[in-house]
Amino acid sequence: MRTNNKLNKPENRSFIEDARRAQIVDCAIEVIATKGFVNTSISRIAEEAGISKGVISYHFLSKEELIQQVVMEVYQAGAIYMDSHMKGKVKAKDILKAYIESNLAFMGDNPKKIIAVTEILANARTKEGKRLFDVTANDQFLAPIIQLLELGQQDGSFRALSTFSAKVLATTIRDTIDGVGFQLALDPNLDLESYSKELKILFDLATRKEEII
Amino acid sequence: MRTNNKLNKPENRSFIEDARRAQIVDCAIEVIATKGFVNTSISRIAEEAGISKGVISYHFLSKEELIQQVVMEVYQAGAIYMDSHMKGKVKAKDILKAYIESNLAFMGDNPKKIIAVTEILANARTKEGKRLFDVTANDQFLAPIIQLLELGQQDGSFRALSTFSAKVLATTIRDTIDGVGFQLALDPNLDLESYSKELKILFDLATRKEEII
Amino acid sequence: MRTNNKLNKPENRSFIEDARRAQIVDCAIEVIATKGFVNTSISRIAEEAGISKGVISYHFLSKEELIQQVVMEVYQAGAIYMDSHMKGKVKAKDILKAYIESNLAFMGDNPKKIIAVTEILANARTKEGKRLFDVTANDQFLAPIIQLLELGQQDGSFRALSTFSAKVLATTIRDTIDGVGFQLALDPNLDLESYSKELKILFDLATRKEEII
Amino acid sequence: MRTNNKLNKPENRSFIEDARRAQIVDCAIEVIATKGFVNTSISRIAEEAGISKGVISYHFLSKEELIQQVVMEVYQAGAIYMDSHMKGKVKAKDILKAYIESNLAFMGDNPKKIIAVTEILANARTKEGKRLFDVTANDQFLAPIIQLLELGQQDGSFRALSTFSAKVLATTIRDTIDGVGFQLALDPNLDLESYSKELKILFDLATRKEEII
DNA sequence: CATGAATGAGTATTCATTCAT
DNA sequence: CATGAATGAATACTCATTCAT
Repeated sequence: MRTNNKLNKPENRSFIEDARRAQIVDCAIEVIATKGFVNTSISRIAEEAGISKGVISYHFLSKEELIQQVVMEVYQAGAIYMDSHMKGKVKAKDILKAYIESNLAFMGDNPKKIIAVTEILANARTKEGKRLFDVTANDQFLAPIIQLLELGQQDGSFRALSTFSAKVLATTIRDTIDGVGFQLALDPNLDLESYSKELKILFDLATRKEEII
Repeated sequence: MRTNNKLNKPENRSFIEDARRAQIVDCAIEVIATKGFVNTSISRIAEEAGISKGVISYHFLSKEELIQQVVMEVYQAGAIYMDSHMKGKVKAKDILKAYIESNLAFMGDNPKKIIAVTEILANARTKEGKRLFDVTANDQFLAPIIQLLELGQQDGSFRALSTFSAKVLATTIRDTIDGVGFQLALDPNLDLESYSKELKILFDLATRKEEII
Repeated sequence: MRTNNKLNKPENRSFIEDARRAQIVDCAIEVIATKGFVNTSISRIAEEAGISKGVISYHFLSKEELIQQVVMEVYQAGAIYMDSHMKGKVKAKDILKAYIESNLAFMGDNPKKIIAVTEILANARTKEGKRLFDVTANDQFLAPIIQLLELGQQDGSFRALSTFSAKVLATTIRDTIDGVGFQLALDPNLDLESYSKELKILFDLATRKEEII
Repeated sequence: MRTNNKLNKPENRSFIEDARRAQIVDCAIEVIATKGFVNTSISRIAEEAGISKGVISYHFLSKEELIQQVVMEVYQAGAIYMDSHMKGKVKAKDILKAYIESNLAFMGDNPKKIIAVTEILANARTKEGKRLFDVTANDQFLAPIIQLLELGQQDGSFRALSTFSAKVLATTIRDTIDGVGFQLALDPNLDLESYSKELKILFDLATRKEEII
């Protein structure tokens, strides 16, 4: 059963419904990555998918829900990818390297997803002007890095860091990686592998113990 | 004096014309910073300025030109501010610190300008989807930092860096600072002074000579 | 059994078919009474009924037919109710009182039905703008009252009335009662009993013989 | 000056603005009266006026504001017309006759206005289902009639009435007149003059003193 | 110089209906 | 019988731009 006011919950979705939603999300990513968030309309996404606008309204409550779905799917995919690469590492130093490496690798494998999400984060707002996604302020993304920095101080991998310094460093790590995302948006041929190597060195230096002087 | 379909070149602008353009640019900054680029329309800017929409169309060839003007003015103001702070420094280490320090200080003094430009860079596109501003890829912003890193290698302030590493490091420095801009957009009460201090330490470590090991 | 593009005639409807139609009509009444005719869509009715939109299209030729069914069912129910109250009365004066009394009593017992029909009569139109129901002009509703007024003149209950006057008076009686329906739509707690008493007095006065002067 | 968020207040409207608003209101009345409220869209009104849809959005904040304007203008015109006819009458009996007479005369002179407002009152709702206009419950329209009934009891024109009875009678008078509006909507050739005569007799009887028995 | 007025293409969303399964 | 899926037209509203005055 489907009405205009209620969409099925994920667990109740039919196979066809799942497939359509996935298709629409994919097309949304394509359009956003290619034309930019500002130029992305329901009708352009429908055009890309070769379906009528109504289909999108039928499967998603609103444009906002579709956009949120895009972000969620990309984040989930990224998290799964990165987790599988960090799993098994024990020392904070190694985990940090795996974190940077796998994040950039995921970017290299899914450039359009990255570009689309970058566009959305930067642009999506309510009509009143409030941001739809507050990633930077969102501890959800900073917390694991901060934990990692704490672990490194315990296991002797990293230099001592005040709580504030740790937060700044964590933020810097995320901003730097997100910055690569922006660059990727501008230059799809970006040499991500070399970037990966350089960033690992950079943050290795930035976390080294003081006594190394 | 005005010809049809054409705006006067900067050198031919009357005093009134200049004043109006400045007023409109200021109001555009206010609206973009407050409501976001996506929610900024000519009419909202006109409302903010207390003038009719026609005035804006009269003084600017298009919305695009107005947006470009906003970015240019903020960049110029920032450059002047930062130059005045870096002037007199000799050693690369000190210049880098002044660079970071003055950039964040400018952000603290002009949060709305920063937020507006951040919004524009992230969002502004032509109708075909091409970005209006390619800042990251734009060597204009990276070049001075790269030069600084070269100077540091010559004057013995910094560790040795390959050309590529220097570019990555320069990019990281810019991305990190730009990231602070994003955070500022999300949290206007951001403690920029502490951020300034932390970033100076961070990039001091990241540029230190290897023999420090 | 169903042929394409055609619904079974009433006499050929299966038990299930009848039950479904009744359920849908009831839900339509609920939605129209609650949200107003303008806000009533097939999908909202389906939602109320807990069924899919398709079911409604399956059981009713069109939205129009469903709406007509709602009106018919309420009218029939009202007529049965009123007839049972007027039965046995002999004098026109008493029948008129029973008419007014039972009509308002039916309203009090079935407020949602009354509100729904009121909404429909006021709103329902074809796409070309033609009214679906022409109640006021419809002699079907005026005829029995006019007959009653004639009876009253014969049995000496009522004052003499020209044909035209009788029609106006009949119309006034109906409009007044329908007006109560409107008020009921606006205030569900309307004191219908008192209204009933007042209206009986009012039309008693309005029908009294001239010699009363 | 005009922006999207703000319309000029009545006192600041230019001549052209006033003319356009009047034209649009007239066309709205025409369309609503002809096609029904349900079938009245901004685009149909624009079509009727021979202008683009944008013009309507430019001159009215929303469809709702336009609709309210229609109601207000018709009410004002009606009130002015009726007041001029009741002015000079002293006895309640005469005022009541003038009230009924002038109201129906106004209807006869402005059938489309009456039909349009009737349509609007019956149909206009918010998206949540709340009525935009609550005329019946609105004492604004009942109060003058109730005052008139009080005056009649004082000056000896009318029979004694309890407060409640007076309200019911006032409501009946309004509903009956509004009912004529409905009939007019259904039959534009309605003999309003005869109706006027009949209603005056009817409510004369309904207000006569009891001792007349 | 500045404005009010108008345009027309564009936006997201709603809806009655159709139809294969 | 019933459903989920899809359609395409319609809805109100927004916007950058143009232009006569």
